[in-house]
Amino acid sequence: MEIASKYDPSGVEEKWYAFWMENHMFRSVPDDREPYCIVIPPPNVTGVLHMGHMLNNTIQDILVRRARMLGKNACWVPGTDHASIATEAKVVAKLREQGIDKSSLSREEFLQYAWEWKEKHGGIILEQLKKLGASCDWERTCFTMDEARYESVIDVFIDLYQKGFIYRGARMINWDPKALTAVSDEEVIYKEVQSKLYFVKYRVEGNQDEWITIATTRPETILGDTAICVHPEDERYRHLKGKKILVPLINRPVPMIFDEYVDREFGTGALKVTPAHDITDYNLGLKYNLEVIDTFNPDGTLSEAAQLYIGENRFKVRNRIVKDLDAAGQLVRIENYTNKVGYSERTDEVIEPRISVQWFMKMKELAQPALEVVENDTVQFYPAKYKNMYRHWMENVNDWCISRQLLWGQRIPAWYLPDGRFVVAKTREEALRKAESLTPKAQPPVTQDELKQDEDVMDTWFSSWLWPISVFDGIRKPDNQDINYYYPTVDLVTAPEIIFFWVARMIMAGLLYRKEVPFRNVYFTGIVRDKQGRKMSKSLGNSPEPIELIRKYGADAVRMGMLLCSPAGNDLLYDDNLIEQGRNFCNKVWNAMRLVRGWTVDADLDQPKSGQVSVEWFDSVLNKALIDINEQFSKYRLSEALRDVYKLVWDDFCAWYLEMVKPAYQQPIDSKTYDATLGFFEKLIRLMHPFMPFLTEEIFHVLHNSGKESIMLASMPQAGLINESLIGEFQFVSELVMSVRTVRSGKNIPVKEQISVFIRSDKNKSPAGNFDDVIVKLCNLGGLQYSSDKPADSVSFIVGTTECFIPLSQNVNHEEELIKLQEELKYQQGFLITVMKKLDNANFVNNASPKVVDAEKKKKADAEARIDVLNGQIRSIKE
RNA sequence: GGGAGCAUAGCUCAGCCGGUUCAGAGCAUCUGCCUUACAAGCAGAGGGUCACAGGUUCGAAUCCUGUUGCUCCCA
Repeated sequence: MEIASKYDPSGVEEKWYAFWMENHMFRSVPDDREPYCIVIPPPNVTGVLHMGHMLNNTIQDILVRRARMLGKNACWVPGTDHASIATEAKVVAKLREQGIDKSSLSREEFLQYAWEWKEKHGGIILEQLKKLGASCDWERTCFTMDEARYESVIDVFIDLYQKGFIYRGARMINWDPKALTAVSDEEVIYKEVQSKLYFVKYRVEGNQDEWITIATTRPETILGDTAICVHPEDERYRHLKGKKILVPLINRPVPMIFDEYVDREFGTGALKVTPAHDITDYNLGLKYNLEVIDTFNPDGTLSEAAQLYIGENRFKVRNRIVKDLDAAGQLVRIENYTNKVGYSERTDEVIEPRISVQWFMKMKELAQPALEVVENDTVQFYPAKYKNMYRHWMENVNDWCISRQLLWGQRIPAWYLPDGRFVVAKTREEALRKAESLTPKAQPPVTQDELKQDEDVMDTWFSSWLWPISVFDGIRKPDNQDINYYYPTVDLVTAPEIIFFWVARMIMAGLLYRKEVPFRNVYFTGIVRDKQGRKMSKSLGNSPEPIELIRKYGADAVRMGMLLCSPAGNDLLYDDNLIEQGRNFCNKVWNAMRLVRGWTVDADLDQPKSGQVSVEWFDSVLNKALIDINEQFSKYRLSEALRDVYKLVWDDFCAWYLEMVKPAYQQPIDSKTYDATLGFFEKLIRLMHPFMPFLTEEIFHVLHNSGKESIMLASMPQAGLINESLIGEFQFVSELVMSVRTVRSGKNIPVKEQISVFIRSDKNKSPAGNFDDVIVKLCNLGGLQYSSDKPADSVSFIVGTTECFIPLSQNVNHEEELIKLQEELKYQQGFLITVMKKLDNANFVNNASPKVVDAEKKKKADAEARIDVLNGQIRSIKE
């Protein structure tokens, strides 16, 4: 049967994925093998597969497939997270399209819509991961809001509340006026923006002509000012001590306060203080017991407390108040100013600092042990540089705001009594019991119906931080078989962006609930960027559609392309070019298979010497590569491991080995060489399988003609003995072959035309006597001779320190040869001088290690030998 | 403002304890080839003061200090 000369992944990939699924080959259940487990960083139910997922999940699949082939019980647990803010926004938008207003729905009605939405869209990414070849145990698929995970989160909340880690408090929080919820510090993205610094003069009370000028970027908050602050040593304002200042437009008298916090150099050195709307102002307010006037509504419009512009958007008010201040003669000037403004990660709305009662989790106590396990490498980071970042965060950790003013998520299990007190309980019944046992007792006694559950839900990360435990139901059933077997998991593959959101907190949760870290190694992937280094994003439209790429090039090619240029932790600049390289490699392997499969075996044929030595040589090369590749994997240098595989397959196997053993056209091959070649091929595809699962499975079946077996359950080849001297000899051979090719190319001698090579040496002392037949074959020689003489009319070259000649039928250009030789001689002499400088230097000989000195001596000897040879050649030409 | 990291070929990077695996790889470029597995291929070639300035050393891309430029994290 004719096999196409171009590998076509379509069909192949679908076929084998279905095969793996039908035979439950991704399934893992506890047994007595060593477990190897990865939990997927749960993608968001609102998302579709993007390039970052492709990279991240390719890496996970490589690790999992390799572990499986190394005989471990490999389990990759898939799942999704509910992404409360993003999902709720999507659902609200969809309802709006249908003319339904969220506020017209009850909580239950809204949640029903949300679940419908999740059922319809929530599994998209997981389905797409199958196209990539992901070998997840799909029977274990979890969702952060399914029953087990939901209950785990509630249980943990109650437990941490009882242990005193969770508290309710009024604090300045980051308010997202679009999503109408608090967000954590980690969800605020600071962006540099061009804004304006407004200089506004405030009148000093009791004097029509005395003013103080402040500078602010947020004039719309002026109506909430409750003090003016200057530095206590600032001479300019010392006389204002004890005076009151009138807030413009509303003439509220506010005190002057003096605090070292103020930067005298900034603006006018006078700061307006708005405790309700700025975190540092809030702290000043606490310190000086200032009034707090919240002039904003939750949606970012001005509240009645502002007195003016009520109900108008904060940014519109900014423009209006500036005009009004100008009209009142109180706007001094406006300067351009660059500052950082916080935006909501989810909605991109400008965050409004706001005082609000929220649920918080104390972090200091949890951070300490979580830092320790990273410091002492119980958990290792790849690359290790992220340890610094982790330490810095852990040492300066703030309490975690865990409540969100949303409906989609785990509802906070706190119940309020009519008198304002609350209890934390799993059910209303339990809450009632707890309420009844409060002291002093509620008067009159509280009933179940009077208990009001907190309206808020928990931060999505409060689900995610339990993920490595909750996917095995280890919170609810801490002693179940799965959690005992799979936990701690081995590797985590994630983006450095969520090192605090997620990685740090998982470590905390693991130590808290399992007394054990959740994973041993964290592999941080880079960010996929476009060619110009820009982050890929929908708005820029610079991201290729992953599924389209897979359709066009094949999943194996995409996997290879993503990985090839992605050392751990380094960003990768995506270019179609990379995927093409992956595709070309697939094709190369495909064609190697076509070649080998096309051979006919003659069982009566003896193995030629060239075949025998080639097999021995490649066996050593392969074993050496296996060791190197293991080494790369052990350091999580997957990109380098793939590069080694690529080189081994393309250069050593295809370019050298196959050419060495390939029978002449339409000639049969001997069975020994053939069997060895098939054996190598099989080892190579096993080695490649984690990187390119589909192609290797296809070839595995072509080579075996077998039905039920799968390469993914085969074992990884193990390194055997290495014959270093053979590898050393081959070094000479390959250099010689390349030199001959260069001569052919330079002299325009066609490959088909046979030539002869003379090696100036005694046959017995040949640097690579075992390979004579190989040299003859690879160079298409009529003859290879060892001789102590130089043949007439020949070109010469040096391999190592050995002189070689090719006699030419055409006339040799002696001039040209001479120039070439003299240049080479000059170089060698120069080199010898640098070596001699070292060896003549007593300091060097005395101080450097003997190994280094010996190496220099060897260099000297080699250089001298080469110089001799060159001189000899030059002399013979001149004669 | 505080902290971390990076700077090596046109591009992306590798170069661990200072010494021929020391200036490397892949891609890109250029020149030949449709040679019977593969033009998604083969053979060959060019290309770098290792950011800058000092220092340590017999010896520095590698160690130290400073400068410049870029990136990331935190406030």
